[in-house]
Amino acid sequence: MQLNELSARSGISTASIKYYLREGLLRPGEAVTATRARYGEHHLRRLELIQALRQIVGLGIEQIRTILSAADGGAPRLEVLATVQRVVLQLEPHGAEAHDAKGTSGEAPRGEGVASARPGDAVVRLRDWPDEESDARSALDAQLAHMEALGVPVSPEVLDAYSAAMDTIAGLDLQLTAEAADLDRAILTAAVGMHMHSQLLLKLLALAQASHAIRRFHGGSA
Amino acid sequence: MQLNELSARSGISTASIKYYLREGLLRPGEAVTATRARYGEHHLRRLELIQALRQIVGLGIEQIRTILSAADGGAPRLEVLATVQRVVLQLEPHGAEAHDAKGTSGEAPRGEGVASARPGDAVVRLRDWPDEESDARSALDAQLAHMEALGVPVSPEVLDAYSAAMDTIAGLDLQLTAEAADLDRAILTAAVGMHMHSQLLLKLLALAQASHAIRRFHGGSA
DNA sequence: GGCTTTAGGATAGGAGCACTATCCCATTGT
DNA sequence: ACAATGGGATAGTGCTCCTATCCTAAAGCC
Repeated sequence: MQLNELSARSGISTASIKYYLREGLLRPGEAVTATRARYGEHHLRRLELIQALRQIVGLGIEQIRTILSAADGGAPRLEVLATVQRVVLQLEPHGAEAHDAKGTSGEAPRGEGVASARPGDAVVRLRDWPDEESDARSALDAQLAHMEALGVPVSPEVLDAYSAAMDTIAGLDLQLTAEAADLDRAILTAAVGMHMHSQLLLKLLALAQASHAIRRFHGGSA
Repeated sequence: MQLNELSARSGISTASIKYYLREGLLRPGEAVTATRARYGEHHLRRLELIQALRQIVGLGIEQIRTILSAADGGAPRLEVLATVQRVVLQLEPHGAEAHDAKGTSGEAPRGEGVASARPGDAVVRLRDWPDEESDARSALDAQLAHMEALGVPVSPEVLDAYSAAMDTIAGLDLQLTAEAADLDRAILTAAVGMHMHSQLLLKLLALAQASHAIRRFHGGSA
């Protein structure tokens, strides 16, 4: 199919498709002649992926490009998925953290490269997760420290419950992404899945809060 | 203190403060004379709240206004916190959902106002939460249906684990927000807490996924 | 062979958002 | 009295994600 049809089938204007092309999110079609290019099903899937990443997960073009470059660069599946993690967790190396605000207090009670007494240690041991350094690991430590600093501490029990749930889900996710027919679909599953789970949590939290409030003041507002 | 000092102490430019004033996020100072107004500590706290809502939670001005109007409108604390929930969950009545994308399949296997067999029923019963209609409740049902439709289903066990954790946290939150000295701080705790928990989950999920991947392929990339 | 259609590159325009900068004037304090 | 200041009004900026217009050259079609 060519540009026009791709646009019609995807529901995305040719202008936007050209834009994605320019931005390197979508690979150029196979140039049949100098003025005609042919696109395939994978272009369609790619567009769906871009759309989902933008609209559902809320990523920016730059971030999407980071993921898709890895995917198109021939990186192994696991590495691409690691990139997805990094982006969704907003800890892209070159992106850096921009929002430090005025914090609440100093930095945090953890040293620099201190290997002992990291906030996440307990979970890792409890779940018997490999205790090796990773982006996710340091992100976890940072998050726990951050929450501590903001006055929203996390109890070991809660951390336990969270991590148990995550352990289960991670297994399923691995299976889902392994089953995914192509890399694009694996990315979609991974990114959308992560986002959806955190949204789900938010909704459950809200419901739990409402329930507690009702119980405590029985009859209050939702 | 007056504008200048408020700006200096909060680290926010007078221009921005004037902007917030105009947008109705910050209440006008007490007009000492026709050209001089006095601001108090609560203005400072309000600015911190606005800042946190913008930078940490990522809300827009409009959304912040929704919350703060409720707070300034003299609504009872619980109602204001319910508003916070609504906004953070992105289910502001008038905001509506804008992203339906092209979905994945039809709509969802749930009827319209069907009172039976809602996806969230199991959790509610399990946790013994009051089974009354609420924004959070319908948000949960919608989220579960949405995830189902997107091919990211949630198993009962996972839902169980999540809800158990949320039940615990909600209790703590209620306590924290009840303890909060003023409404602004309660809002901050509530909004930041919700956000932080969902971020924490994301990080734990990432770590769990990485761990599973490592275990399965032992020695792969993070 | 000529004429309309089309791809795709270049470039500019536009909408939304969160500010930011400028202007202005009345008051204020010295 | 006169420079300084607060605060209202208004316009502009920077960023992002598109969208619209123009253009050229090749293609297809008769």
